[in-house]
Amino acid sequence: MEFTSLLNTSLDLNAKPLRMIEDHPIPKQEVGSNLFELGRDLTVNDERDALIEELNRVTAENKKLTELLTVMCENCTELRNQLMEYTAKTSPVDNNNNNNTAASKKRKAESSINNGGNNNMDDKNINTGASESSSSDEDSSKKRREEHVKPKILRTCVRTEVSDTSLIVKDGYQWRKYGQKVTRDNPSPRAYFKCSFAPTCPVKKKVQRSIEDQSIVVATYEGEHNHPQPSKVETNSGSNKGVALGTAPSSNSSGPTITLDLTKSKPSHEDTKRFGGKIDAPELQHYFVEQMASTLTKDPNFKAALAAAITGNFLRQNEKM
DNA sequence: CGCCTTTGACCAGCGC
DNA sequence: GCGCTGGTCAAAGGCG
Repeated sequence: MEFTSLLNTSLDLNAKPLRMIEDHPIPKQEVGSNLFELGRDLTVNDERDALIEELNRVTAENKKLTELLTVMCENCTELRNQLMEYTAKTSPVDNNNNNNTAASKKRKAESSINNGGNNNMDDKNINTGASESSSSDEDSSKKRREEHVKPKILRTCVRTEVSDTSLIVKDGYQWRKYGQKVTRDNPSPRAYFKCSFAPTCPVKKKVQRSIEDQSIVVATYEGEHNHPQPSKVETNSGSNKGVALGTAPSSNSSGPTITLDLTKSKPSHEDTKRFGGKIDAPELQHYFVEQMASTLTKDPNFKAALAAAITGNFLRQNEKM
């Protein structure tokens, strides 16, 4: 995990201003001006005191920020563990559902995905399952085989600029676009991607703008990568101006459709349901705090912005002096 | 030259 | 059987 480097980044924030002080202890104009020497001793002392005071203040601030980041990292780790536990728990349930709906067709699965990842088993699915169980052995065994290799599905939401039509979601993996379609329920085209890092990698990705909010791109991952992530910390660059707020599919992803919509700050209905429908539930609030912490600690832009803000503060303070 | 994107064609599932 | 729809294929062209 990259948290150590993350912490190092923030811990170094004081180094630059200190070096600046060492490198330029006295402004150039003051050198060689004997007239100011006497009076300057006082001002230099004042400046030094002020600088020391400021340094102490900023050091304390930096310490606070470091502590905050440490807490965020811990929360991130905890969230990951919880996600792994959750997926591990739900995997057998999913398998049962797959058995029950062994005959559920491709299209059905897709429709359930489009319904926000609800795993509700409606009567229709049950009925089709029953009818298909009476089909020929060859067909049923074939379908059972297909169900066994049924890819695991993970949905993520990414906020991008509306003007950005690239539909590219940088998640650290390499993708090859193999198709694009305009679907009936959404005027925005849906792009189809395959993982191109490993030829045998079965993972596919569908990317489409949300019909409700054009600034949100929904990426649906199917399957598991059979190779390590080529670039763990890949920043959003080039044509992609979006900030990946969701989670990329990891090799640990498993179970039913998991939707992590981090583009919103308020809990969704689905999320509140997960915690017994109580929006005030401490578990739910803890869950969202962890999600936000995870998002921030994972976002290199956040780190850069934090460093820039603190550095900028130092520079402003120096200019005043 | 190899990789990628684009895009029209094709295939399969599903409803009527 | 037919039409609609989503998913995939593959040829063509662009780009580094």
